[in-house]
Formats: sequence, structure tokens, C-alpha cells
Amino acid sequence: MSTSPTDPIADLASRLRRGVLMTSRRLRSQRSADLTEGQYSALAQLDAHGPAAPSDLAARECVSAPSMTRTVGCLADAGLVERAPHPTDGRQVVVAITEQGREALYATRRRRDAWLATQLDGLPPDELEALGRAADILRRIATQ
Amino acid sequence: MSTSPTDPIADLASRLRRGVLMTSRRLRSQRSADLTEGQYSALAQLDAHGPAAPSDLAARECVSAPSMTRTVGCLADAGLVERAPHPTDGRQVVVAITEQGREALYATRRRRDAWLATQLDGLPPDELEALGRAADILRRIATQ
DNA sequence: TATTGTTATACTCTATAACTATA
DNA sequence: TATAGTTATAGAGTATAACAATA
Repeated sequence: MSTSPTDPIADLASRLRRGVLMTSRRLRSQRSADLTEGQYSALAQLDAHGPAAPSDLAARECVSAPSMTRTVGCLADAGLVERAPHPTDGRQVVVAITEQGREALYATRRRRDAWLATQLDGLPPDELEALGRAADILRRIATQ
Repeated sequence: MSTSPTDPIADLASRLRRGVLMTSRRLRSQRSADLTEGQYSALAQLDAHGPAAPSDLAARECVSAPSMTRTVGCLADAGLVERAPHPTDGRQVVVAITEQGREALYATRRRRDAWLATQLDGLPPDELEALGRAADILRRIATQ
């Protein structure tokens, strides 16, 4: 590495990067076979923030509009989202998650949580506490 | 969620999953434009564990052999790895990272570390300590 | 004229199946 | 006959450019 080993922040950043990326890799491998990462993310957005236009989803997920058109199309074909016309603006479309979509989303989350819970089970209380604090800090960092 | 909110392990797993996946997403977005995630992973393997056969890399990265052939081909075309014949087994190929490959790998790591260090900078000491402990625990969890 | 969404087209990454060379 | 690697081919996913409908 190029950074000085005596800089504690740089050292922590490197260790944390490795831990986070390795764990995320294992977490992602627990996803449902018939739900891509992009579809999962779009569903999570719709579940967390309610119905949205495809352009909004594309912007939030950092993908192109045609790509989101395709993602939404796949999800609609599978019955996981529903498209409805915008009440006042005829150009826009409103995409909403369906009950079936929530089930698919939650199933993947349950699988990931189950894997992670298995790994956590049996850890000493002080390690669990450190992870609990880290979880909240990581979420704060990522949303900044 | 389906799990009981009173189960502390399940609750921690869910919070940690969110924190890890959100952070990993931001970290991945800091990668070099001309190095895919698969190429980055292969380079990291070769850098950490030394020269390896394509089949070994494919198994470790959980991709097919033809896929690794292609990844190694791209890396070789870019001068980031070198292919050499196996000393005793004429069927095998030995792939090794080059100095240029190390530079490309470290450049991406530096970019990710720099982003993360920026986020860490200014956090109170107790939060840094929690993250430091979590980093090691996460790495242990992911490699189990 | 600008914006929203879609279609057309091409490129990248991945996988399975078939092929070549070596053991 | 089995194994390591590659090539052939096809299937997702994404992007840019062009198009249709609406504001």
C-alpha cells in the first residue's frame, strides 16, 4: 500500500474495506436465484420509499433510463411490481411494489439474514456489541 | 420482516446486512473505470496468494472456467498478468500478476481507502474503535 | 421546445457445450 | 479415459442514440 502504516485512519479504512467487501460478497451470494441484484435493489427502493417513476428509480440506482425500463419490465412480467399512469402528468408512469414483490424481497432478505445470523451465533457479547455499533455507523457513512 | 423483533441476533443480522451492503455499494462505485469487479477480484487473489492456474482462480472466485479464461485474457492483454506454462504438467497454465497489475490493483484500493478514510475522518474515538473491532470480525465471518 | 418513457442496437460479462492437447 | 484450457454460441444486463407521446 502507498499510505503510511502509521496513519491509524488509513489503516482502519483499509481493514474495514476488506471486511465489508468480503462480507458483502458472501451476503450477495445468498440471494434468490430468480431475482438479480438490480431487481432486488429496485424492489427495496419501492418498498422503502413507496411508488416512484422509472426515472426516479434510475437516478437513485445510478443506472440509465432504458436499463430501468427493462428492470421494471422484468419485475412487472413476474408480477412483483405494477405500472399505473400518473394522475396528472400523462408522460409519467408510477411503479409500485406488489404484495408478491414484497414477499420476493423479504425472502431474499431472510436468506441473507439467516446466513449472517448463523455466523453471528456464538460470538462473545463484546463482539456482538462492536458489530451492533458498527452496523449503525456504516449505515450513516454510506448515506452521507 | 418475519423474524421476531425480540431475537437480538436476528435483529443485529438485519442491521449489519444493511450497513455492510450499503457501504460495499459505495466502495464499489469508487473502482477504476478500466478494471471490472471480476478483474479486480482475480488480481487481488493473485496478489495475495501468488501465481495460480486459471481453474484454481475460477473455483476461488466461483465463476466458470471459460469465464476465467476470458478474465485472464483481458488482464493479459492489458499487461496486468502474465501466463506461463506449468513446469511439469503441459496441460496447465500458471497465471501471475505483473508489476503493472499490482499498480492497477493498488490504485483501486487507494481510491476506495481514500473515500472511506474521508468518511471516517472526524468520527469520535469510540466509534473508530468499534469499527476497528468490527473490521476484523467481519473478515473472520466472511472467510468461514 | 423540453421531458418522460420506450425501442433499436451494440457491447460486456457470464454460462453451457464442444473441441484440443496433455496425462 | 480423465483433466486443463480454450473456443463457439447463447443469454442476461447495461449503455447510447433515436423515437413517440405529452407538457
